[in-house]
Amino acid sequence: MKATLYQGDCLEVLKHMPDESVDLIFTSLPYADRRKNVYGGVHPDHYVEWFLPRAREFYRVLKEDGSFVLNIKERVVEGERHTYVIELILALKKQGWLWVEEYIWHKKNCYPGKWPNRFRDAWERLLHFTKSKKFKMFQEEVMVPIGDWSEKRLSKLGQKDLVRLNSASRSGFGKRIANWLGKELVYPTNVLHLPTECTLKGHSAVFPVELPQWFIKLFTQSGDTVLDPFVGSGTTCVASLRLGRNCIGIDIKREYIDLAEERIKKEVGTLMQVQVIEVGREVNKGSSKSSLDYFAGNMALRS
Amino acid sequence: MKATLYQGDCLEVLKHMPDESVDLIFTSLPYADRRKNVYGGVHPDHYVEWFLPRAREFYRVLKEDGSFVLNIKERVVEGERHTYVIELILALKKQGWLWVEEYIWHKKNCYPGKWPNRFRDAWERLLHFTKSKKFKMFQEEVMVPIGDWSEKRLSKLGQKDLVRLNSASRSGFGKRIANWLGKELVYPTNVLHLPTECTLKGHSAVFPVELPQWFIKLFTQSGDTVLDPFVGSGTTCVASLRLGRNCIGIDIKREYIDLAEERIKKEVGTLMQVQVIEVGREVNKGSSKSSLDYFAGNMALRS
DNA sequence: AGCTCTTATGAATCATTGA
DNA sequence: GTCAATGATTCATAAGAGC
Repeated sequence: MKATLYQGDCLEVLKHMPDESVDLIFTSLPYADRRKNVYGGVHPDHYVEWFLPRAREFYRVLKEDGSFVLNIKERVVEGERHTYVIELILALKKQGWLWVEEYIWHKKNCYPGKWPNRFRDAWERLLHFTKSKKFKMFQEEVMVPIGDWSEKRLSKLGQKDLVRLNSASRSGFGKRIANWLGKELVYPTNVLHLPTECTLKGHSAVFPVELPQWFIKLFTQSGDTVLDPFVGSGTTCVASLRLGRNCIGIDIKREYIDLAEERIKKEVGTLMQVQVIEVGREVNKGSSKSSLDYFAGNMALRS
Repeated sequence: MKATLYQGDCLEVLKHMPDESVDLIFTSLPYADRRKNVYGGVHPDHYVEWFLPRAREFYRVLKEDGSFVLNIKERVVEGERHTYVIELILALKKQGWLWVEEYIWHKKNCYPGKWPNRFRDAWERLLHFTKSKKFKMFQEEVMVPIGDWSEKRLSKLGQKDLVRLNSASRSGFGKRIANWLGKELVYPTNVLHLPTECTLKGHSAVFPVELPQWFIKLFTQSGDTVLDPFVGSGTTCVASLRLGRNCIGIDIKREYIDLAEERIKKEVGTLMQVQVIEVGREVNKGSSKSSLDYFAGNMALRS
């Protein structure tokens, strides 16, 4: 198993990666923002044009039977849901992607708040794109244990029981796992119930590790390669390594690469290797020199 | 309270309804289908153009502070999710609608099934459109018991109590539970957990009465008027009447109007009145005569 | 170990204020 | 005016402390 981290804009970094070398791309897009100086701050109105050239690289490096899973949710802009996400779906289809499915991540502990015109937003999209109608999918790997007892309750009971069910099905370490032993396995649905990550000590991950874990189990096998082009704090890499998949993480921010490296090292212990390849900071600042030169010139193995 | 049913294409029927006379439009769109003999069978590729002129009438009859809630889910066509729903959102925005929010209906007991490339579809969209940024919303009406309390309480109750508690809550979306709790209520999120309705025969796309009920409580007051232009078996009307709202139901199929009428009469008993206004069947078959003539000529009070 | 209680926090929005 | 920053609002969860 190998984890490789690149610091740089994935648009540039990916150009040095061979065709059809990745089995799954899982990522959460940088947040669209109206302010320009924020990290990943791309104005919603320009989001699609910003993303498309990167998606083209994703398409190139993804294997023919691979999957691209995009975690995204549109912001509210001036009282309305912005349309950049659904415009993105249409644009990606024009680029050749197949929009196979839209999974829902139900965020059990969503951000609180009260507004006169809407409730708390408790869900995000997980858009599933592929290059081909025949893609790899290992449905048995994410089956959920369920028995007569729970089946009856599922159809009748409310939110609290859904919570309990899914905490049991998360990574197999739910408190009530004893209840599921010996029960029959059933396939899940396209709705995932997971809490958001709220760690006390910094290191705020955007999504819980169970989220990429679920899709990695579903769309890859042991030894496959997972790519996260906006790797952030490295949650996708952690999930990959736990499941015995190689992973490649890219992020434009040096501090995130450092953070991801730290988390990965803590995760894998001594058995696996972690490589960090740095790309000169000039690339990020939009130097006049071609980024290719910087990539070649400033690559350095750190660990 | 008054319930009025019209038989005819809502495009024609609505032309005889005054401007800004409706507080809420709640409907579940006829299923897009490639087969033409199915009810509401509009080909996905022509769905938007079919819907837009009707949506224009919706806009006209809706009050300035009213809401339009559309229950819809795109079909799978040739292995992909079709894009007609997201294209519809963009088209409605061009028509002047504000896309305020997208609620999710999580179908707890969705239909079983297995496909090689996807799981069971357990969710549908509830698209919320308005004419103005300042629309009516009565958030207190749909508050739910606080989670922590409920969790603790439920764990202390026995199995039988759980079932009884829940079946009692189905008629009022947790309101009865709320009464038992007495105090601590919180605002819900934009994810609704409801089972699908399995009892009704002969109607393909059925939603539970709790679904329109929730939005009727949220966006209207007692005495307001609710419109369902594709009323089907009349679930929206039943919900409206239970909550003391007037309702107008339209459907192109005579058998559905009959079914809705039957359900409504059973629901309201003797206190309220039900009117069924028939529009000549020729309208539905695309007669060369103008539908206006038929409407005027064939209107008949049935009960 | 278990169990209860307390507390920090999270890819949020809207209204208001200030430049 | 337009744009940016600040304050008010709000709740499920996990970690940590105490017993």
